[in-house]
Amino acid sequence: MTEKKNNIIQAALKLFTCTGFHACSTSKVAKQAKVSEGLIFKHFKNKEGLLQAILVEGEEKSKKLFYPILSAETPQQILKRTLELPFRIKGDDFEFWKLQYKLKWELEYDHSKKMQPLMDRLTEAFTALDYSNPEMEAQFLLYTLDGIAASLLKGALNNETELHDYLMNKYNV
Amino acid sequence: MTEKKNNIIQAALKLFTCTGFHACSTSKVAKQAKVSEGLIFKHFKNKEGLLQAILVEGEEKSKKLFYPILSAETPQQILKRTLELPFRIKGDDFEFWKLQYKLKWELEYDHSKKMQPLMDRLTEAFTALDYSNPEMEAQFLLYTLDGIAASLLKGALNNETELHDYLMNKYNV
DNA sequence: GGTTTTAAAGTGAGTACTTACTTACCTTTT
DNA sequence: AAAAGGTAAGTAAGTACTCACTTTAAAACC
Repeated sequence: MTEKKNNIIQAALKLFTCTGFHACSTSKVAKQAKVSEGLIFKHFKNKEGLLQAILVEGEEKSKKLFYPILSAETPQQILKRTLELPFRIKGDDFEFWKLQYKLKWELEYDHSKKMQPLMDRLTEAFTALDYSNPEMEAQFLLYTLDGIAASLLKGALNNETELHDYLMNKYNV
Repeated sequence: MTEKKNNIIQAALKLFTCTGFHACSTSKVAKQAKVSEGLIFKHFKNKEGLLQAILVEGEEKSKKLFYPILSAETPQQILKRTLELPFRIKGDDFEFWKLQYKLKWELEYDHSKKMQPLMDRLTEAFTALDYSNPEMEAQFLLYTLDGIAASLLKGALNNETELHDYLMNKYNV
């Protein structure tokens, strides 16, 4: 990975995130990255390829975020770490996850597959904790966290820690 | 409202919803509506104006959806009708609400103001029902419903009624 | 009631500009 | 010397929007 190639990815991540994929032209990405526009197409073939490169880079971030849950050893741990999920997004990752949510709507991306392992572990935890309907309980919690993450990424959440505490209290962890 | 003007609005609602605002050109809207492209600008001044016209038309749909909650007379009624919220979206309204969610991300629209009256009534209900933290409880529920609505509008929800029943059971209504 | 006036509805070809992408060419690294 | 990195100047198609013009239809006048 050359410096300029990386510049392109960072510039695109920033601009796609703040203006959207379709509303951001390759010429603007090139300008922001301080490279010639042609270089984008040399490295990524086309605009879609540039987006895919960003998404592939983000896979690691995805794994980094989910790993604590997938590797948890007790139901309490699974639950606790799941409740932390939206609040662990910060810094560089913030932009990436915001882009994910934008793409979900702009390009109708589906990441239910990505969430399935999480769903499974949560169901497992709720089963162990004797909840009467573990599957629904897991689905319900993931929707809630999705709503919270959406609000957080849009910058509309002003009581993060209070909400997190409330959640932990609600689920007794 | 002439027939052709209405055609434009309907075509734009459809196309903006399925392809997004920026990815859909005025020429495509004109073609879909079977009018000349110029007519769009005669009626709505510019593309943004056309979007606003759709949104203004949608205000009624917004009121129609929220009214049962705002006019509820008991805390149980408030709660019950709030839990119904995502499941009352259907038919023509479906497209409109999907557009709302798309715009929320594509153009960074904020509809927290629109939700405030709902938040207030929910808080009121949870207070009357002796929940220990009514404000947080209301915020929490709205995030959950937001997550559910998002999934529903993306067509990713395959157990609507089951989820609705589960919710009603959880909140004892 | 029929004729003229007026304003809105509607068209289609054009505008300047932007878009994603290509090509020919130069430079650096291996 | 070969391959990859990088650039500047293109290209054709598309973009939002305008302009000069015609059609429609209802109001205003005699």
